[in-house]
Amino acid sequence: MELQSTDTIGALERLRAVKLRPTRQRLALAQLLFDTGDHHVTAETLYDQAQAAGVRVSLATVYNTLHQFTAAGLLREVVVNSACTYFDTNVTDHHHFFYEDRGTLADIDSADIDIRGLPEAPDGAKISRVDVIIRLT
Amino acid sequence: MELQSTDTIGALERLRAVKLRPTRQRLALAQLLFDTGDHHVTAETLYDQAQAAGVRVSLATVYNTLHQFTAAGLLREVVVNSACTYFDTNVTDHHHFFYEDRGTLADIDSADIDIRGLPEAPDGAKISRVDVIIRLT
DNA sequence: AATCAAATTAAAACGATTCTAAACTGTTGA
DNA sequence: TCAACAGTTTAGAATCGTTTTAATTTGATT
Repeated sequence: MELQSTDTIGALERLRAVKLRPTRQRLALAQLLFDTGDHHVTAETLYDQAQAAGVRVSLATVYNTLHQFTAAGLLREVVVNSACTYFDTNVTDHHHFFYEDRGTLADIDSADIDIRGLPEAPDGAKISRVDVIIRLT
Repeated sequence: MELQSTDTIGALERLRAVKLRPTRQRLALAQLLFDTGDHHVTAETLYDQAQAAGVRVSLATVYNTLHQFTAAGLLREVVVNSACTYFDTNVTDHHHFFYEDRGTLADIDSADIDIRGLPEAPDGAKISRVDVIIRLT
């Protein structure tokens, strides 16, 4: 058994764990993000979900919260086009399909892609992440 | 010997080959892009290079031209962040290092990365491209 | 309950990019 | 050669996702 599982902790515990004050807005957004299985959102889609769920929150707060959650390691940013920023509730090591026409993402487990002969980071640089994006049409 | 090598053709021939009218602006931008070895530009950096070279061209035309060249297969778009769009004069199959702090790119030859077990495209989808981005800090 | 830092917000600002519509320029055919 | 026209360029306005501002509200602490 692990010391602590993150699978079942609620929004409140999650916010406490990363030392973010559990405000009404953060709690509601955390529930929308983490109580529904892994998925991908943009600021706009999460804002719309919140509206639909009757949560009173501004778009600015959605942006703030997404960035705070990302900085805290609860979310991961996925860059697939310059039109908008995607956030992924799956923060494990994995890759992505990107459906270019629909603008949606699907996860690819890291174990399902075998990358060999990854070049060394040049000079003093350090690899912060390897992103594989398979673009689909 | 090949029927036609693209290594040494000039800007004029290049534009003719893709049926773009060889205007003063397109010729100048094509020279800046293709007469200097493979490299990466943004609309802003190319515009600045043009200014520095004494070429009179507007930023709007730089944007138009970059997109026309991309549609014609002379350039390839590289998505690494949402801040701005990069264009690559190397249109062969390859991948990228991205120096996050400097905002610069470096090519990685396709042969230098060995990807195995690439997942099939789901349902009716078709893979249009596989992008590997190694982020460096 | 009073206090105060932290959080939220509407609205303005921002920056990259795209659009508009007027002026200009290659190309074509007489 | 040059008139004519479609294609191109351009300044400036518009757009859109995102960030900032500054005032208000809220959560935690006493």
